[in-house]
Amino acid sequence: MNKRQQTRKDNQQRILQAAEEEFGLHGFKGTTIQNVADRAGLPKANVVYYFSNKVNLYTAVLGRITRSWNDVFNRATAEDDPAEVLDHFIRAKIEQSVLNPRASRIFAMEIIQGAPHHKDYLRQYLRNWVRDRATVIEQWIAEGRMHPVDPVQLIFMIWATTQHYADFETQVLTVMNRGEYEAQDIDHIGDCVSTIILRGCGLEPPARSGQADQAPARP
Amino acid sequence: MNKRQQTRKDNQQRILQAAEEEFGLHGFKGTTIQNVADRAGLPKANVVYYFSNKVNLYTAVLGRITRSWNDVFNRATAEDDPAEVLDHFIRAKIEQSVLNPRASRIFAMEIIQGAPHHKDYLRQYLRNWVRDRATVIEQWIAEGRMHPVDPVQLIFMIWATTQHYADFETQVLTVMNRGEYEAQDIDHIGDCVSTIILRGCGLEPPARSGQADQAPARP
DNA sequence: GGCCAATATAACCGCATGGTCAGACTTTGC
DNA sequence: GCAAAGTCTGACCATGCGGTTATATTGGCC
Repeated sequence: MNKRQQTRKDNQQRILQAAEEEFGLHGFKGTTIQNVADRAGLPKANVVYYFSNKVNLYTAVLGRITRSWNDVFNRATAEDDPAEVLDHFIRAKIEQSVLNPRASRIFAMEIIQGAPHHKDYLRQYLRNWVRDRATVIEQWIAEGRMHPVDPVQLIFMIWATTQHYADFETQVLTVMNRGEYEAQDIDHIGDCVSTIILRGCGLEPPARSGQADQAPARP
Repeated sequence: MNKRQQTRKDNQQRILQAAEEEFGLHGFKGTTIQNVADRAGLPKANVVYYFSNKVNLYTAVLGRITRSWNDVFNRATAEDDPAEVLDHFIRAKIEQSVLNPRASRIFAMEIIQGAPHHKDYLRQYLRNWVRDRATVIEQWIAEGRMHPVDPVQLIFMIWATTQHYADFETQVLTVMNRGEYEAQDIDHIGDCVSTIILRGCGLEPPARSGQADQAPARP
């Protein structure tokens, strides 16, 4: 590869990374190009050189985030076992939330504000994604493999509960009087959420190594 | 009452109302004192006269919001029926979310940012509230009236799912291809969420007038 | 009525911000 | 080697912001 193309790619990547951190920390309005530039170790004008303006940089960050989501549930078909699929989906999303809450928070702030820069994603991509996934769930229900529930609300519920641990991290940790999440938390939270939702859908939670229905994780 | 005291109270109230709307629309950083003043129909300097500065105004709004929350679950004791209590709590929160999403959104943005202006509320009030409510749930479990679940995570789950309809209103409506919530949505969503969570806790949902397990609300 | 405190508001200030620009420097293709 | 294209950056600008101040107006109270 060209040296030009190389540094171009490198710098853009560094800027995007820095921007994601800043936007995640301070939101769109609260983030300044200068902050991003400082974090990326570049002069401000250079950031503008690559991304023209703030909105453009922001939408680039937003796009990078949403492009890599919901993968887990994507491959599931009506032939798969609903309990397995949902359990796996829930746990994957919780792991994402705990390990990289920043991405979830940026997205959350965008939606709370009314998705001023990302409406197309909702209208075009996400709506169809939900409908598509809903048909799979409907098939499971039609075959009597799970209780009848509104599939769309079920998806909302899974999103809400799992992303809560990222978006409301401060509240969760403060209420639990913890400094930060630990590895075991991923399992414990996954157990709790998965158990309730699956049971709520009339599904038996798949067998797991440790059982953790009741005990809250206390280090 | 004094005419002075009266106008004072009136103006403060008008400013708070306007501020809540602006903060709900644009967040803390995105809201300007000028916007608030315009919406309240007062000159900017007058807003500053009453609230000294922007942070002060913001925390006043925040305080007004949180002070009026979680009432429903407050009065429940271990003697009550868990299914009734949880069902009622879930439905009340969903109704709040649908009817006044703004308050929820302001609070959500504050927490997502790490609660920079409202940490005390989390540490002092909310943590104890959760612990207190958790003991009630634990008693229900000890008496075998519901499945063993981590009470704290259950509370998080109820918060997350119910507030989702306020905070992510845009996403929910867009995915469902609706313009705005309608009265019947409150019931339908309430049915779905309550059913799954209660069943997930091993509880039988209390009898309701209409049954709406499956059918998605389509106008 | 007359004095004082409370209320109201226009004009102003300093500062940070998004974005521009001219020009220096570097790489590429020939 | 050299010109063209691409990259980099300090200096600059206009704007909008939070907050102050000086001054005018109003209402309470004797």
